[in-house]
Amino acid sequence: MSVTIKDVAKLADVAPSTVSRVIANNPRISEKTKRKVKEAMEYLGYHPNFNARSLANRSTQAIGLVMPSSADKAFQNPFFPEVIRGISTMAHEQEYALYMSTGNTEDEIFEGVVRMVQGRRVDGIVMLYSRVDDRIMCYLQEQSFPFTVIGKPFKNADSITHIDNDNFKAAQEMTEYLLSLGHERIGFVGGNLNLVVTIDRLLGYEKAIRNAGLSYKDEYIVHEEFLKEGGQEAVKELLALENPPSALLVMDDLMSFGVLSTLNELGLSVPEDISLLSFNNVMLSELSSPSLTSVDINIFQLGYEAAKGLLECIQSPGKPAKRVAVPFELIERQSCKNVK
Amino acid sequence: MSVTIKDVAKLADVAPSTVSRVIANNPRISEKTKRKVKEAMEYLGYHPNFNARSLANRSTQAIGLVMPSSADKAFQNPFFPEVIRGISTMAHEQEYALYMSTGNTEDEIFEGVVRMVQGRRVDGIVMLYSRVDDRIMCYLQEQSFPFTVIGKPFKNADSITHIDNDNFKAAQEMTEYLLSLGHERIGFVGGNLNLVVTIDRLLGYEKAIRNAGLSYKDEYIVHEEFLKEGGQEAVKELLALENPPSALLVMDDLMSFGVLSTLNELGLSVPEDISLLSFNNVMLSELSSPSLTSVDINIFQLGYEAAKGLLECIQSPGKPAKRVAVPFELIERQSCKNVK
DNA sequence: AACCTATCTGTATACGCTTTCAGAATCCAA
DNA sequence: TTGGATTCTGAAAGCGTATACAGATAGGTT
Repeated sequence: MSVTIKDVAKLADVAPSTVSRVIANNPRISEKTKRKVKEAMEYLGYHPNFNARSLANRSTQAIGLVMPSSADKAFQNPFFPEVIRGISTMAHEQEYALYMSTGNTEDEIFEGVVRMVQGRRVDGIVMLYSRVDDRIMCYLQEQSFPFTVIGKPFKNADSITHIDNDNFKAAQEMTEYLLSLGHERIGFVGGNLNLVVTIDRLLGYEKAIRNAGLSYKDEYIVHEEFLKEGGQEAVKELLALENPPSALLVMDDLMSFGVLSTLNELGLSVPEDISLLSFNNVMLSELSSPSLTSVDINIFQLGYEAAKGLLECIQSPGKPAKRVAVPFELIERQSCKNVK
Repeated sequence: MSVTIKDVAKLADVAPSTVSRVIANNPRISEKTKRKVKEAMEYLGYHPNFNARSLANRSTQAIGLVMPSSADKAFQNPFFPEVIRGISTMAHEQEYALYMSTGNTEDEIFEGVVRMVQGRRVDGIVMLYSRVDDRIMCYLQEQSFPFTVIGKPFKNADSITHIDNDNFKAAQEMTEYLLSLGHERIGFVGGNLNLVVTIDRLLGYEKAIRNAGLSYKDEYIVHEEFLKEGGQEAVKELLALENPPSALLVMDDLMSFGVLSTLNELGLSVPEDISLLSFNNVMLSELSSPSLTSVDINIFQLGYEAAKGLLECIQSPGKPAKRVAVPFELIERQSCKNVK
């Protein structure tokens, strides 16, 4: 079939083990032999078989990606491509490849992960989300399989290497920003409440509201899916209030797009009638009209650091877990108005 | 270390080969033994080692994805997540996993592909783009490695299974649509000219223009990258003409967003001053204001069919190459105006 | 010349699974 | 009871690589 180490060995007139050592660049092989073997490899067009190598080696040079369970929906959010780009960049630096298993239901995803882990298809896993009581995360911990999380683990955060923004602080600061613009009725448009990021930000929001001496009103809090439809629903609920908010803190730019177009339909304009501040700063947020004031959470870097952390876990298993906080930054555009 | 086939064999009091046959669901094994073995597997929490299996089997149950060489940029285009979602859906149906190798430069990508192929990391490859004289495509053909292409191969199209829209026809029809609205000065905002899709559409556009008895003007043709910046550049060039177009046929919604925001800045409005018709119908195209009239090219299905075709290639190597044409559909929204 | 190091290379086995081939067990007809 | 067909199972040889261990070679010392 294809060229093996033995063919190379024969041609170079050495033993297979020698060839293997040349591949591994083992210092015990003389330069002369190395050259000879390399020539033979070149001549035959030899390429090592990864499966054989993995088997002997117990390592695959691949890392697995776990997407949130509604993989199809989520993939539409530019957050994921961008975070994957970050992961992929780091992975590539160390010659790791990416492996994705997919599925539509919760169970399928879980099964996919089990196969990745038990089948030794990957050396470690990056979880692209963090939510309350996640089965997959529990499983990985039980197996003590190397993994890192993007977002804060709901429990055992100390013993799991994770990468996130300080979402509590971010939400608090952003709420304070809106307060500083004179808004006192600030709505919170959150995503799925099972996601830790939603919880953290809600707490930050609450903190800021209370610090300002305002009362925290449940009716100003709305939770929807992270997509544009979510944004649309949210607006309807909030505007139906007798005293509707003058500003919204929205968890995702995509939801903001939904909010924006719904407001448009209702004949309300941003920021004149209502201000919008959202998170993620995806590429398109500067192109909408009005352009969105948004928190740049450095998605690329989240991915990059997550992969980096994972590779550390893999390469030095002893190391204690750590947390990396990726900085965030408010990008002011046109969707917030000073009402003072 | 972990549980192997031997452990299961020992517990079930059979030979390893029997266990292997149970896994493969070989009909030559009696139901009784199967049950016994399955219980043992269950009890021990056995999972087959994929590397060992691949090695013995010469198959990996994984398919590789090749992104265009500027992987980082391209990933930002919603086209890719969506096409990957399609691929992933099909792959999952047949229990295949996805494998991505990445790189920043042309050479890195190529090296990645070689490693995937020679290292037997994947059973086949889906090329997510098609362009003129592509090194990777040539390589795959030389190696007669199973692969399919999304888009039309520049050469040897007959011998390569590929999935695309009929882009020539699509562009022709869309140009005719604009003509039917009364536009006679139609600009063509194309993407990278190395991409076959750009060429096909340009030809379709030209055909429609000539059929209508209009003259084909070079100055109405602009080529930019497929991103928003591209859109911005394009507008500036076209509006500088002494007789600027009244309608633009834009190759990608993302470019249209760029066009839209640039026009905004220049104080021109769509569709009053200029009409916009673009391709892809990405999720956000209905949310912009005005919402975009766009050609839905069924990105998901492109991916789905590409994966399906690939799996056929893999599973029955003899089969002749085929072409699948995915239908397209014009989605009329607000960005085109009837000027008759 | 004999011996010892230091350096390099080869032999053999393991990694976990699949598969060929042969052999054992079972069953039924003669 | 024997023979032959049929069904099921096991032993063993790969798949292509890594590595422990032993062996060979070269170089230097006494």
